[in-house]
Amino acid sequence: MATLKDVARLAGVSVKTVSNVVNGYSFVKPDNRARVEAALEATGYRPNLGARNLRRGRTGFIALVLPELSIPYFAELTGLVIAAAQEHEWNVLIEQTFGTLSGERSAVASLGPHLVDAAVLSPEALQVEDFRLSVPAVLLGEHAVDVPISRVGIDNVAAAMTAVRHLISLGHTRIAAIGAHPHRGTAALRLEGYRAALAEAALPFDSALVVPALNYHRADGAAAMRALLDLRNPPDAVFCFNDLLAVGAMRTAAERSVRVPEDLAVVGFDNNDESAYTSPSLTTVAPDKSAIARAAVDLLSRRAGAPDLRCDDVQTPFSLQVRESTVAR
Amino acid sequence: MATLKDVARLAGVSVKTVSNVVNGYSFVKPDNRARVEAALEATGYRPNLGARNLRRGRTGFIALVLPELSIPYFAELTGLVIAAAQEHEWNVLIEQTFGTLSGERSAVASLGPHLVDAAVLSPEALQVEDFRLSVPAVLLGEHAVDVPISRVGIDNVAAAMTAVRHLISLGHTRIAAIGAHPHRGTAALRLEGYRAALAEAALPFDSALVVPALNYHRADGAAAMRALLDLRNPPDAVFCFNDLLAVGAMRTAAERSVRVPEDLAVVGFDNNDESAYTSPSLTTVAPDKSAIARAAVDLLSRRAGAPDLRCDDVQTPFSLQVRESTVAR
DNA sequence: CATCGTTGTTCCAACGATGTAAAGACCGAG
DNA sequence: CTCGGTCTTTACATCGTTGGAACAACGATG
Repeated sequence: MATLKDVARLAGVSVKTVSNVVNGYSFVKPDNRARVEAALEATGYRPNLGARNLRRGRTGFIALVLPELSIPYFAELTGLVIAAAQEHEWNVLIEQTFGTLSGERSAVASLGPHLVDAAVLSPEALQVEDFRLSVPAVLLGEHAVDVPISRVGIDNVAAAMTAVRHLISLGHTRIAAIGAHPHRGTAALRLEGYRAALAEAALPFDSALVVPALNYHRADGAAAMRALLDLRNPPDAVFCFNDLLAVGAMRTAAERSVRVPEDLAVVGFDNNDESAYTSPSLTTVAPDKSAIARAAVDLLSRRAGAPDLRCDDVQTPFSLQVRESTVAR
Repeated sequence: MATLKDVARLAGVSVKTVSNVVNGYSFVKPDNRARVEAALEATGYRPNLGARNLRRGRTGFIALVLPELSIPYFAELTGLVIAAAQEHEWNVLIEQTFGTLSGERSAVASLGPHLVDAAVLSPEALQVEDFRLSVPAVLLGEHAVDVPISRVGIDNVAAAMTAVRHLISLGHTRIAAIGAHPHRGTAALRLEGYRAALAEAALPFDSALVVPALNYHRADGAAAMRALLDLRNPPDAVFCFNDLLAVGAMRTAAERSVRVPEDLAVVGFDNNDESAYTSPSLTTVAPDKSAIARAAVDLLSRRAGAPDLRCDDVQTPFSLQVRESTVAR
């Protein structure tokens, strides 16, 4: 692999002059510049990023801490974050935590200025005291914990209200919720939106219709739906806190010969790619993932320059994607 | 951020002694070791990976070049590759090519020893002449192009035969295939397996039943299925070259009120997580993704030590996951 | 012609870690 | 008490790059 020294020798100039050409700095005589550029071309020079970053005091990486890549929402988001990071000359380092407290702790602990310039975090279990970060960070999604870190995400209460209002407007009255969770901040907010929409329509709140889910996988949605269908008085609609839960719920409905949407309306959350292709296709809250990814990376980029900027709280847009899983009674 | 120098000053020893302790090298007197360890603890020292790798002449990264993270197969695989890489103290750098030739070319071109120690490639369009790699690499999946690079993957011909034999054993005779592709190596192999299984059972090969798919997304499967159902003599079964195509095909079947599996049996390929939760759930070829990820990374790790090892061709196991989308006629 | 500012180039040190070689400490044997 | 050998520690150079100081060349100015 060619280094600056090799290029310099070939071009007959000093190493620094080559460096200047590469970085577009200062003044270089046209003929020297030409010779250097020819030499660069000839050797196929590529800067050694490790060395450059060592010298410059940056690493060229941002971390993306998330539960699991096999969850479609995070996979889709990761692709967008990588694309957004590229525009800031950042590479993305992915850390999977599998949603466990210990996984998140060790991921956050490994984050340091020697490894990454900044971090995008999507924690689920972290407590306030765990947020001792030594690099600028952004949290994705809203959280119960109140820490002085910037956030990017949609308004979960409003989004949940939109979803439940949609069900109410279609004439549903016994609306269940799947996805309550003791530690997850977004779960609390979505539940809040659910209750607010019910209250607004003067519908009773029935705690039997709120089913917890420890993980947000398809299997958890299926199990939760089984519990709901076993009720003496089952729901006529269900609001799932993510699309995977909804897919699981629809699967259970199909197994039990409960027709969706005629007997049971289903709304999800996230708008995964797969949700447009289920049968019936899934009505869901669609956050603008691309906006989230871009906002997060842009924020870090601004923050990396000015260390002690104020804490931002960026609200990204969302919409309700109405599909076949919901119809009027 | 603390450096070796800081730790050394605090412990009252030389920088090198601290380095020796950190790396577990040679002989260090117990009391010195204790003092250094106390100092390490006190300062919260973390090695600067950039500097270490600069000195050691490695980068600490491997590249994973793939079409797109929003494709479940690659998302799931990526999670497993990251986990496998961690065991070799490697971080994973993800490059998305979106399946385009230009994307793949630029991804491969950016690979150099200054950036990564090795690369895992999952190309779709690359030509023989593009494989001028300057780092050890492994190809995922089999390919039409014949290049001296190690491969890891399942036996695509055998896997496709297994899938089609399954359909034949259930009594299907007009079996379609979705996913033919001019450049994709695996497509050619799966098609070969499809033809071989037909031939074996003395079933006629009907080119009208082989539908190409330019991308392997759900939408392409849906479009292909529409074409098949528009045939004068539509198929009674369809073998899709990946699960996304199968999901799209099942969606079209549902729209056209074609019952799966009664009117149409469907088999997919990849065993995505979502395929267990479709209605009906999808019978599919299940490659051992975890074995693929581990084999690929292990191979690179061996190769990184001994540069000119012979070219391996690791065949990983697969199985047929029989679910609801296929039943006997 | 000495001086000056501008422009272009080179030299040197440094980023943080590690390999090498050499120096220092220590032991028992002669 | 010296010698030879093992164990332990240190100084120094080095990886590839860039910032800054120093320096050289130049035409313009007084």
